[in-house]
Formats: sequence, structure tokens, C-alpha cells
Amino acid sequence: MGSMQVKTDWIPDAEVRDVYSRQCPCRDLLDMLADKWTALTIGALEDGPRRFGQLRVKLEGISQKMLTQTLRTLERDGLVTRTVYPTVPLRVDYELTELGRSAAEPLAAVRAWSTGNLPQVVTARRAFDQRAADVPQPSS
Amino acid sequence: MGSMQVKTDWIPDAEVRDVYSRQCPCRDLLDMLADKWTALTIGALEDGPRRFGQLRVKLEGISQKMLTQTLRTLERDGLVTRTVYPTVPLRVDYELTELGRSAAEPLAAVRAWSTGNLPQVVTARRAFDQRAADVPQPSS
DNA sequence: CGGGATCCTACTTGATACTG
DNA sequence: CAGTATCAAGTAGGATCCCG
Repeated sequence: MGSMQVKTDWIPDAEVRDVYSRQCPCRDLLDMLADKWTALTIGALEDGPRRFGQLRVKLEGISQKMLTQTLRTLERDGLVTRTVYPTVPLRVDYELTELGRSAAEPLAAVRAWSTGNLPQVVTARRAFDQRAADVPQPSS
Repeated sequence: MGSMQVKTDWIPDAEVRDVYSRQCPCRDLLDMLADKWTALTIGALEDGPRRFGQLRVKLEGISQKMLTQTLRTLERDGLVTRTVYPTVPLRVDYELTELGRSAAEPLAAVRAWSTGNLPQVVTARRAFDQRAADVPQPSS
């Protein structure tokens, strides 16, 4: 995701905008969106607001630092809202914005592809590794 | 993407498979797919086979190492085929497999979202940074 | 042209400790 | 609970050089 890019800020016209262009800011946006934790975090918020702790549990294995960082970026980019309830043990809710919900759809498809096509990929890997094991020798 | 994970290899039953589960191999698959260079590379192959050099030009700013690495991973995972033509200056074509084409659709949506929603995101960032600039002081 | 092999740095991420 | 701040370290990724 590139931690905290504050750079560029100019917005190219829609016709010129291109993720394949190195300096187009939308590439950084792609970099932010096409990220494992981003995809999982947004997915975890699809069914409504969630607390920080709930998210940490849901995203098994994520460190609190990564979760915080991911949520901050999403909040700054307008995909998520952060609501603080000044109750005693303190409570913070995260919720998708309209913009966030629009991003949730493509990401859901990516997640679904990952779970749905695991067998095919594993099969392909085995075949590939097998071929690699057969042909290896540069004949020495 | 996690460079070259050779690990796990077992395939959980479809019902149990879950990207939110830390040890489910499909999470690594998500990590591979939800990647900037993967999304761009697969997108660059949507319209048919492309040569290594063509891809390097298309993906502005990618290093040959990253391109090679990305293509190798995609090949191993069965999303892309690699064809070598033993001509003199040597020529190598990369082409999406059926599996690769199925992955291309979700990724195209992610790329489209990035270019299409750049203005909204930039606006949100400005507002966020502005608020941050207003409230900042911990009162010292 | 299309890489493979190295080297090296910088950013990413995790682990800890502390706070409102 | 929900963070922030720091420190340590792993590794992603760029730069180079070389080869078939």
C-alpha cells in the first residue's frame, strides 16, 4: 500500500486517467485497493458497522498496527467512517461509506475468486513444480 | 505478494475455505491476486498474447525483475502460459489461460474503480487532511 | 530480446510497551 | 478498548551485470 503517500494530489481528466501510467495518481489508488488487508477489511464491513476489536478477530492474524493503518488509510480516502463513542471502555465503530460500498463489490469478487479457484491453482502449481523438477539440469 | 510461497499445498473443502482464516491457503492466493502488478499484468493480457517487452512498456515503471517474478507466479498458478519462440533475437509470449481470464474480470473492475473514483478519493483526502490540520494540537 | 543471479537499500510489518 | 510510539528485522523490489 505504500504506507502514507501524501504526494501528487492533482487529478487528471477522466479521459487521460490511466492506471498503466506511472505518474497517474490512480495507480497509487490501485495499489491501495489491490491489497490483501484492504480487501479483507472492506469485506468485513460489508454487513454493517464493526468495532475495532471485532475486525481484529475477524481478520485472523492481522496485527493491530496493520489494522489501524489500513483503517486510517480507508478513512482518509473516504471509504470508511470512524465513529468514537466516549463510553467507559471506549468504543469505536467503523462503517463503509457509499464510496466504500461501491469498492466492496469488486473486492468481493476478488475474494470469491480466491476461495473458489484454489483447487485449480493448487493443481497448476503441482504440475508446474513437477515439470520444473523433471527438466532442471542445465546438463552440467 | 510474498515472493515465492511454496508452502502448505493441502486443499480445504469448499465449505470450509475462507480467506479470513489465517492458515487457509486461499488467503495466500488472495494475497497474490490482490496485488498491483498482478492486476496490471493480467489486464495487459486481456486482449491477447503479449511479449515480455511489450508488457514492460505497458506497465510503466515496472522493473524487469518484478515483471519476471509476477509472470512466473502467474504461470505457476496456472493463470498464464509462457511460450518461447526459438527465433534469433528470441521471443516469448505470455497469454491468459481460461483460469486467468476468469480472474481478469474481477481485476478489471478493481482497476476501473481506481480510475473512476480518483476524484472522490482525492476530495476525501483533502477534507481529512484539513480536519487533521485543524484539530492537531494535543494542547502541548 | 528475455531473462537469471547478485547485491543492497528502504519500506513494510511485527513485536512491545505505554496511554486516554 | 482502541489505539500511539518505538524499535527491530524481514523482505519486497530496484539497480547491475551477465548470458543464450
